[in-house]
Amino acid sequence: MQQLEQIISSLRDEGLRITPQRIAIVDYLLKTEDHPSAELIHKVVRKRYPMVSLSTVYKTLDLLKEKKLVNEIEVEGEARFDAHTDEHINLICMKCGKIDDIDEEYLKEIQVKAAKKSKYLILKSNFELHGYCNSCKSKTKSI
Amino acid sequence: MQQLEQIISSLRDEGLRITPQRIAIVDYLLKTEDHPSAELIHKVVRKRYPMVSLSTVYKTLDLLKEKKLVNEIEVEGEARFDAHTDEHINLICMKCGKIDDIDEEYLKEIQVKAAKKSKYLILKSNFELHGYCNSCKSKTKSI
DNA sequence: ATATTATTAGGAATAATTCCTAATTAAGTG
DNA sequence: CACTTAATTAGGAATTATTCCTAATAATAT
Repeated sequence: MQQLEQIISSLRDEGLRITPQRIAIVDYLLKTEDHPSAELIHKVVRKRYPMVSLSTVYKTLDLLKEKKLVNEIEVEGEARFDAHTDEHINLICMKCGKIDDIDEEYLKEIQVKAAKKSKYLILKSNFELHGYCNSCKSKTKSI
Repeated sequence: MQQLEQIISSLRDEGLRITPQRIAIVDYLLKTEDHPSAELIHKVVRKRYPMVSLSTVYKTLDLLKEKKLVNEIEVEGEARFDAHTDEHINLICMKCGKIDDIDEEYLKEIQVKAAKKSKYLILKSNFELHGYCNSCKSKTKSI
């Protein structure tokens, strides 16, 4: 897990400017367990910095993705973001839309094996399992 | 790998109508190694059935997804489709956009383990590795 | 303090997908 | 085979997440 200060100084080291908008976005992503959409990030960040625009949120997310400081997955035509960037499994609830992370050490090995076999140069991985979370699953049963 | 006849009769058994549009779309998906987008499917199918509309392609794909006869993955804001529906890894080239499949037997085990740990009911999985394919990789090097 | 230049706000433009409806047609029935 | 009816389709309009554009703003170096 990254710290806000680390990320900020790594951005500064690359000659990028540290703006309140960027700080607020990174701060929120580090603190939340959610995998928020751009719009949700915008809504949340706006509470403290009302002038932040949605286009700035998108631009900042692009920047953070490029620097590998956040991870993006697409769920039902919408991008969802996460500061948890090491290999893991994303569990996606098809009912309530929540996303949980699970670590699985064998993923790295699978990736290396697939890279060798396919001769691809792998730059990013994304392991998704879609279904119903524990709470939505039981709600269904009781109907 | 499914056969066209199997799929058609399974659709018919559910009371669905067998139309030339549906046959053409399923037939193409079964024959191709590509992971075509809806638009590409439309273009290809149109050559033989010029009257097929894009909205019918989308509707048919929805139907086939629901019946678990095709798999969908989203790449750069665009859905890509594949008749290869058992667990596998999708290798996605970030340069040319091609997608290769690789089998990996341990995926099933990982999925079961994650389901147990998370208490999710898993309905669908999607394992993606993004990077450069062998050919795009070497092109980059030579620049 | 000032100059420079990256960044931002805000809205317009884009593009994949979904939605809508009248026309068509697959398939069951006598 | 002709007829019925309800599913399916074509075509285009509507939707929506994201990208693009540009003048205004503000972070940073000097």
